[in-house]
Amino acid sequence: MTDGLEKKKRKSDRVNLADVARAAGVSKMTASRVLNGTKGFSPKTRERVLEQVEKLGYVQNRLAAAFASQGKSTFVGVSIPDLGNEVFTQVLEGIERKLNASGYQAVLCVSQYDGEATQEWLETVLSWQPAGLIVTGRNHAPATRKLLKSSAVPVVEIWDLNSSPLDMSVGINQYDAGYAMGQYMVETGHQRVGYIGTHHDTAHSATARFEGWKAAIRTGGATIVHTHVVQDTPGFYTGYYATEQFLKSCPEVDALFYQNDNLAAGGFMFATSHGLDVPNDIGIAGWGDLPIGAILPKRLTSVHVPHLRMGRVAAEQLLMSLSGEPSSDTIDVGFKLIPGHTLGRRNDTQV
Amino acid sequence: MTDGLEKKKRKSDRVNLADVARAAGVSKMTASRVLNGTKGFSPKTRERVLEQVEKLGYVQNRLAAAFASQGKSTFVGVSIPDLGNEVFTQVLEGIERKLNASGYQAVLCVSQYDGEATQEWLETVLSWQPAGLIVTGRNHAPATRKLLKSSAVPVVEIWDLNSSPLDMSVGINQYDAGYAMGQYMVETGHQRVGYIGTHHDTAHSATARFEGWKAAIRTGGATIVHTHVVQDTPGFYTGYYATEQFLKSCPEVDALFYQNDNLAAGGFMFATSHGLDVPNDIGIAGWGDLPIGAILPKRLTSVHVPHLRMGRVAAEQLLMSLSGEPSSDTIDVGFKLIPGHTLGRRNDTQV
DNA sequence: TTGAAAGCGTTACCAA
DNA sequence: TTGGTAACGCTTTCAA
Repeated sequence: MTDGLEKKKRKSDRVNLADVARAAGVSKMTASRVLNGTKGFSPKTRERVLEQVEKLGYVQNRLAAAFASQGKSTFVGVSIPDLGNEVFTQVLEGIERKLNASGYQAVLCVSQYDGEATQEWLETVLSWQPAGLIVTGRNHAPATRKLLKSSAVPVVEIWDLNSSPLDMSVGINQYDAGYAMGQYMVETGHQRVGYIGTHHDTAHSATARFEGWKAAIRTGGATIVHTHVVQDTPGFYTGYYATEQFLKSCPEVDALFYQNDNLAAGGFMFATSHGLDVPNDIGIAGWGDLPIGAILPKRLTSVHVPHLRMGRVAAEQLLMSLSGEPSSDTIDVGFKLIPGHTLGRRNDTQV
Repeated sequence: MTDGLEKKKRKSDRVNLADVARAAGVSKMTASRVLNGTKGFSPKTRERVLEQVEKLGYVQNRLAAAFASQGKSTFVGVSIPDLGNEVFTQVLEGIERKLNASGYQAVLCVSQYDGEATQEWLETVLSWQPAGLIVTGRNHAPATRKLLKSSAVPVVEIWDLNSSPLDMSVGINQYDAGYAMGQYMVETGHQRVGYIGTHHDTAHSATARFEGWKAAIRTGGATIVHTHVVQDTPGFYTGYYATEQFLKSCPEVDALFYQNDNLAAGGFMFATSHGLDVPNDIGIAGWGDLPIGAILPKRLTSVHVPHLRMGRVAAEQLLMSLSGEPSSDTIDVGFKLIPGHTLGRRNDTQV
């Protein structure tokens, strides 16, 4: 019984597999099999090994285990743009729940829309041999795209559905969803509409949605009187003051479409606190069906996007891919227009 | 030049250090030194190596590196209770920014207040040799406490300041903060006050705050007419319907203290949409100085807690501890009462 | 400044 | 059902 079990001076004084094996009078391999539940040991052997594990307080070194088995870690890199934006925290929650329930851990990157920071994070995470990656958006910097493509791990792109994804894509068709809202605004008789969003929005993930909306407005024969994009976070107060600015320069607008419900709520509060009636004086439409919509005096017109589900499905697809099950390239989780009461039917067309 | 660089069939087809070294015509060690910035190579050598790294698209296997050097990973386990609660996402954002900027990565656990799930996550994360841990709260399950104590890595407990922390603690004195709000409610003449929160609240991290508030109310001679704790998330609509329920059973209440601003905003919207004047008919006080406070018709009475800063400081303390710098055991990031306009001064005491 | 050899703790592989 | 041996990709160590 050599097996390299002879006692040597070790640098680490942590109990290792060899210690356990020696104490149990078996080889390292046998001990390893017992610990991993792999077949190939007698009940008596098993008992002896486990006894020593308990006695010596052995804890597996997964760094070594993963390394030896050419394996991956149980880490999944998850990149989202912003934690201050409810839609992304909802997606993240969906992802995290599923991963944790399956023994995987989310390694977070909050990109703040900074491509360079994302790239750095990605390089580091990849160097730790993650089990997979979930990234927000489909527009990656060239270097990032290259890295994602050449990585040997499954990658799920979320948010805007990518019909030809790097690997897998889970999301909704943002263009169609934007189009649906644009169409609804035209159908309800609005002629002079406007858009309020933040710079992150138009520059990134919501571009397609915005384009879809514009196309619908144009097709419907209405006019986009102004597009107001501010350099700020897409939160309540931003919607408040952006609406003030918008109405100052374009008081003729009859309906506003906001990047999300929180901005829209800010707009709603500005309008009502300044003597405007919603929707008779001005229509307001949001996006995302966020919690705030439930407590406004009138149900907010919006588009429901199943963010939590999007995250969960993304994680599920990743896990399926890891376990070798066939997984779809793209999954559309769908959206649903919520008519609400902040975008009234107008018959008073501009004669 | 053997150095084990002879081409062999490898299981993995990933480019490794030996490939780079061979291509650059140097030994693995020289390549390793260049990549790690360790002294001991000529500029020319450095250039040749880096050229090949670029050309071959080499990505270091840090699993192997950490393993070989008996080292730790760059992962920091971060545990928070809930992503649907803005206060925690703000803290998380502070943590994440600081960690990422310093080359560390946050490994997320959203505990949902589930001690068992947290324990499992902790065991897994620890087996991956993390650089450190940041956990929310100071009340841990016995097994968790034991694991945290026996782990060889630095641990920061955040949220409620722990005067005798496991290792380090960053937060505010929740009792004092709750007391301050209670005192303010009494000072402004309220006599029949109530509390609205969620079960997570009173059972966990906010217990001390709640206790402090109660003590101040009692000391001030006012009456707590009712404490309404619902089984729901601390969001807008929860505040809305919980207020409805509260007022139905206790219409005599003259001021309500909510677990957070989002609940308070829901309460505000319920009250105003049902003919009540805030603060003359009923006073409303929230917690956290959350974004919603900025767009309500009246500035919400609240307590500002520097959540983002709390997260940043927690990460900073951890990093300092890692680099061997002396770091404080406990850091109080402080709070500030925001008087606002939803809790008016009352002189109409109950005759 | 450079390189060869010896591990690090575990699992894969094959032989008994 | 077992065990020995050879990796895994890197760093440490020591020699040149």
